[in-house]
Amino acid sequence: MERGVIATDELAGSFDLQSTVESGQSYLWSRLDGKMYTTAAAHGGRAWYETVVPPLDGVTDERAVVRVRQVDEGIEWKSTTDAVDILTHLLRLDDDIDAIRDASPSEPLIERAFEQYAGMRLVRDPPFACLISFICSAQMRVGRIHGMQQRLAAGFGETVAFDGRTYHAFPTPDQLAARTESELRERSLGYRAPYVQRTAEMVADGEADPANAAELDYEAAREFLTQFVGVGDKVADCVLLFSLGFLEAVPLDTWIQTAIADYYPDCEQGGYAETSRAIREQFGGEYAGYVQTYVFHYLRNGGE
DNA sequence: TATCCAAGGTAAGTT
DNA sequence: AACTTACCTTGGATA
Repeated sequence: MERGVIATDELAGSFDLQSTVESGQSYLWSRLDGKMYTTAAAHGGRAWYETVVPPLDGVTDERAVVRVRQVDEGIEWKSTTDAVDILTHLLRLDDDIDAIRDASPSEPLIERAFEQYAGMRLVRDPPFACLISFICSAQMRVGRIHGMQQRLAAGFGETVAFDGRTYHAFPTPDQLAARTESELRERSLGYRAPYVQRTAEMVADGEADPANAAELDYEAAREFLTQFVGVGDKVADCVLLFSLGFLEAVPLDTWIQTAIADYYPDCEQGGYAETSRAIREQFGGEYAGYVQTYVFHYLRNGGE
């Protein structure tokens, strides 16, 4: 086992681990105390979280188990390998969130959201797992979306040993494509089961790779992702924002639709693409997705 | 205890 | 192209 600490003062801006991994951006992390989405982390936010990381271009060549918690000195980690680059990648520790906050519009709603959840960062999930997670998110609560991903991993993913326990990686496209619709329904995916199976098949067969969207311009990338089954504009925007680094993407989910109706009625333009452009402009353009994530989290937790 | 409802939407079928 | 409707599942609210 390797271990280490990423010192807080090495980061550009602050960091809030719980807000980052429990804000509905990623469904690939788990809390060791099993209380994901249910309570404030024990001991003032010092709960351990863990995930199994697939091979990532330029970051890691093999699967790794990573465990992290936030302590006063910074981000403490334990892993099967050196996890500094992995964590920097997955949790976007290289983002200068003070600069992003400064560049965002000075409006009461936005400022309150940044204030309330200071230190929350966007995530950078592995593309395939992110795509499947958000196909599963349709009409679903966060706790159950998370449960679906857990069951997919437990049932169909490779095992990895770490710290005396057996972990399961998120299934590869081949592994998911090989399952039947009913096997996926048994994991409580409901009507999303055939979407997941067919999308996995598309990736496994080499018909399309979600990671390739990264090379396109924003709106073309969104259009590209909608070729996958079960992926409309909203899910596509989530993958662009939470995996592929399109920080300008603003997923128009129910919470943001409500925010538009209540705070930015002029942005209501009818179609998804038009409304999306308007709210993206309203949220400052380049980092509009960061603003969206803060506002989403703020509103979902009862803020007005 | 039974019933109802909504949850970070999408695909397929109609105008 | 814009508008409707069906779709799995289940925890929590309501009767």
